Amino acid sequence: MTVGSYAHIILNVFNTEKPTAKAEQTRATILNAALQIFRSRGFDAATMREIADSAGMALGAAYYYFPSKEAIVIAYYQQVQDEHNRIMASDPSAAAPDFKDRLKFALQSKLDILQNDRLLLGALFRFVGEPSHPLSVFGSATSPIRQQSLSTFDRAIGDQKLPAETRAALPSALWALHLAILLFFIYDQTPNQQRTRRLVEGAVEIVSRLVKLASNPLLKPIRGKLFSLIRELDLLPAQPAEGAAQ
Amino acid sequence: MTVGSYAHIILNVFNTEKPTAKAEQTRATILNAALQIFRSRGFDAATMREIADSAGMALGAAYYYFPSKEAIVIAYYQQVQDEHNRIMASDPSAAAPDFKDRLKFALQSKLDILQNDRLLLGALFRFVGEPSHPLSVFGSATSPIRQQSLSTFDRAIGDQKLPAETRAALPSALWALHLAILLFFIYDQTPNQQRTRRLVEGAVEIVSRLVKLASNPLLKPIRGKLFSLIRELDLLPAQPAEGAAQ
DNA sequence: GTCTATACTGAGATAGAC
DNA sequence: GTCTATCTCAGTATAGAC
Repeated sequence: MTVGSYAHIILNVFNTEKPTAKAEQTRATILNAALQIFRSRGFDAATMREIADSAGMALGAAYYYFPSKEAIVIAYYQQVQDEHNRIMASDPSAAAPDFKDRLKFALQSKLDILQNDRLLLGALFRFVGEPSHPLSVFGSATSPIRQQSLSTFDRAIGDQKLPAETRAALPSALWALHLAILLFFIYDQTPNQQRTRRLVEGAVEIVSRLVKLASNPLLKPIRGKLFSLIRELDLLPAQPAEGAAQ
Repeated sequence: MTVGSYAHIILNVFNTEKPTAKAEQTRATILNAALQIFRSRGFDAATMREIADSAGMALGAAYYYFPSKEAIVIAYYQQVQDEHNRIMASDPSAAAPDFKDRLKFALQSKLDILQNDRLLLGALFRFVGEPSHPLSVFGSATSPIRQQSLSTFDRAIGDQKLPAETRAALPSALWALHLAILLFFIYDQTPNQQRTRRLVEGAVEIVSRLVKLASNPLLKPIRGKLFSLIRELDLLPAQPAEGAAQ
């Protein structure tokens, strides 16, 4: 794909026409066929021709619904995020008084969903270094998924008593943390990715302790500096950022 | 490129034959021709044929020296790292008593080098989600550059008085921080990337304060947890990790 | 070991007919 | 919405010159 050829992707993404039921069905067929091939032979080895064949249609049809192979992975990740929202909505630990438990559940359940699709996740990061690409994790096409994820973390924090500034900054910070954990997850070769599971335990512990320390006077100078930094990064909801620094 | 076809890249990377002067020259010619095209029309729009043409040789010659277009960017980044090492070796602030100043200089000088090639950096992150790809920032082919960068940060820390554990963990932590800053840099649209410059100021301030607080008893429980986490991540030099979690 | 010349394959993506 | 035909380009292959 050449630079500057993103117009069709953007058009597709912002196309707000209500799709027909049949179109939805076709789209789902292609997505499912693609996932089956991705899972059996990996993302790179899968070709759009195979995917179209396996879905019982011509190559052009596949491209009518998905502007690129990576776009299929984004659609998959949207499903994952929907699933995560469903799980979090019925979270048995949601009633748990401890923020730590809720955060741990949020992170672990996300890993559970992705456990068998770690290799697919790699494609998600393919455009992370390209600000103008819609499919960047910070890009326009992934914005709805990002927002969904942010509010999921926001709900996990709940009405935990926190200084207002900390409370405001936390969802974005947790979203960034969760991205880093996903990257680690991809690289984790230990059986069942136990190391990533331990990473989650440790990270949750540290986050929870840091948050509790947040109001300690000793940390006041650092806290002030940190929040002015976070404000600078545009990570606060007040100014929703499209990219990390757009 | 299909999965599992990395053998030639690995062979190329680990080829320790001393190249002739002529070969070095040819390699440099191709690299320079490529950089000129990358800079004028961007990475994606550049084709290997153009690069070879512009370097005044056949396509095969370009592929003889660089297994892929991305490999050329890695070679460029190796140059950048060499340049950074040179600058750091003659760092006027090296004699500065304050670790904070040395760290700031290290980060700002890296940005200076890359100031006009931000878009090129995107290609560096293209394989970040693919553990088995040699050209991943955590991959085998980029390992020498990683090591160079680590020791550059190590020297910037110098003989700053620090708890042994903190001292051991710091270079890797700074390397990770510097990667994050580069990513932010790529997305930064402010004039002269002023926002990234401020980010560096803020980050250096926080790192320096945290490091000073490291021995404070209040933070003892967090510190212990943090270091066991870092050990878990294999980020300590004792067990040099190829990937983030290999 | 360093390169030229040329042909070929595979696959992502597009155009335009229907 | 869907299909067929086509384009482009990364990458490979091969044979040979020096």
